[in-house]
Amino acid sequence: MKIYDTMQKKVVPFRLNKNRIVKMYVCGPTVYDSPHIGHAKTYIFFDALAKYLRAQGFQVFYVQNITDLDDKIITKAAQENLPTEIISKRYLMDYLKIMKSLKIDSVNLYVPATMEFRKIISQIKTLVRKGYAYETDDGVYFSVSRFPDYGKLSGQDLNSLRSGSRIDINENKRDPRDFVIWKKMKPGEPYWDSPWGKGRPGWHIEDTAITDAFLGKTYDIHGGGSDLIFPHHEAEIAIERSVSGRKILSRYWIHTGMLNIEGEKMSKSLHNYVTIDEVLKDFTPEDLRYALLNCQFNTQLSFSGELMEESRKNVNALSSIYNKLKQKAGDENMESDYSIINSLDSFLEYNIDFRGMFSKLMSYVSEWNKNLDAMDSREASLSLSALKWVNEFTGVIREGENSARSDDLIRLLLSARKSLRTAKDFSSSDAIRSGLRKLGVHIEDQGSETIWWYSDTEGE
RNA sequence: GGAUAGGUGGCAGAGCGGUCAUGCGUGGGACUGCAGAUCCCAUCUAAUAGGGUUCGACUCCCUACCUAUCCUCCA
Repeated sequence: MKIYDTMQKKVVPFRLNKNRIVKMYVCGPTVYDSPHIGHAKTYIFFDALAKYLRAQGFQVFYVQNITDLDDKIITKAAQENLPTEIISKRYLMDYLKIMKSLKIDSVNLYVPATMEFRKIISQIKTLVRKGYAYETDDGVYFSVSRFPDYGKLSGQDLNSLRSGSRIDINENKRDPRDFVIWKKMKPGEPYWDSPWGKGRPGWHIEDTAITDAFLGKTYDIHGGGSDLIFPHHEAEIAIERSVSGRKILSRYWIHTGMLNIEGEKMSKSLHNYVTIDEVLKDFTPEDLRYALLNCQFNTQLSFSGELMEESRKNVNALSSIYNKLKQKAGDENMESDYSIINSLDSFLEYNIDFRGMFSKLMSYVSEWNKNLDAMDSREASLSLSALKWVNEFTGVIREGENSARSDDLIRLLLSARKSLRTAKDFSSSDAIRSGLRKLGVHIEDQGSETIWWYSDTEGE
């Protein structure tokens, strides 16, 4: 497998240790507001990546942080006149609920930054002791000049950063490039006690404390949106390598391209965002997963209504053939068709190209539709195995299965409907169809057979 | 100004130095009680501009122009 590594700025072979354990870390959200579909793009990709690696036989330990103390949370809390913990807890619950609704369930551990508070303090202490950080009137700063590799990940030149006029002039900093790792409390702000008085940690050191605690001083994959490359990931490298004394923090740096809308990055500050909840009112999680995976992960993707409509069609086509094949396969023992799976996998082997894989998959779907009538149960089962393989990590197929009891009820209704259709009582049979559709059950007549699946959204 | 990606048919978006991407859209047909889905045919004779290399370039090289992201909190 090969993958684009931001540090080396090219597609490189993905090599891992012999025991096939992958330690993976992805920067999670700051919990001060509901996530939008730009966030979804990143988290769905890493969900699919973790599941794909697991399907390939790797043991993936996937950790994500939650930034639950931060200026934005403080601002929000002040606006609502509530304690910061109430705000962060509310949006943490919101975030977890939404992740679940998007079928993102590959993360082994979500770690709120406040949980690793002791580690944060001990890291700052170490940095100060080793001379990498210094205390001022308003906080503790990391001294960038002490870390020559600063700028390597983002391709920034240290000197051009120094003269950068866009960096805030802060009298307390010895060097404008230095970044804060401990902020001393201002009146009215939440605080923790520390050797440097009351205050709170800076953003960058929250992550290094968590990775150090759960993944060690060197791990395999560090991921996040491309907007985190500078300064966040750059700062993480500077902090952790200064603490550990090692040459490498993460073996691979994987960054997802931004989601654009009308030619610009979707973001809170530009007020051009669409929340995940809003999209899920009109589309299924599968539709959104397909839409956001159907691109090169490290390039930008434009969001639009057409994109969602196109995805819905493709998800429908996949779900339709999936359920048709399933019906045809019956109880046939599942063997895997490796010729198909390998041809699909070849797209993932080179830079996890889900889009390329989908385009190949759609060609197979067309083939299967053509040959469906002539297929026997074994052939159907083989084709089905490829779809199951894809769905294992992409999660883009709507399956016609839920609890056994409701499945049985639906089958009962469909057999009644079949009798009505045979008797040409179409008004009654159509009433059953539209009634089921309102309950989120999609049905299609295939000659004398009827296939069905749960569509999640209510019928129009 | 610097860094990183790009500029392909109505849209999204691949690969490849000379042969169908794929999907959506559009037009027509088949099938169907109707929906839906599916299949067939067609549509689009695509490549930011200007040079160069070549028997031949969308694909390689150079130049110009343009777009987005980052250089400030941000997935």
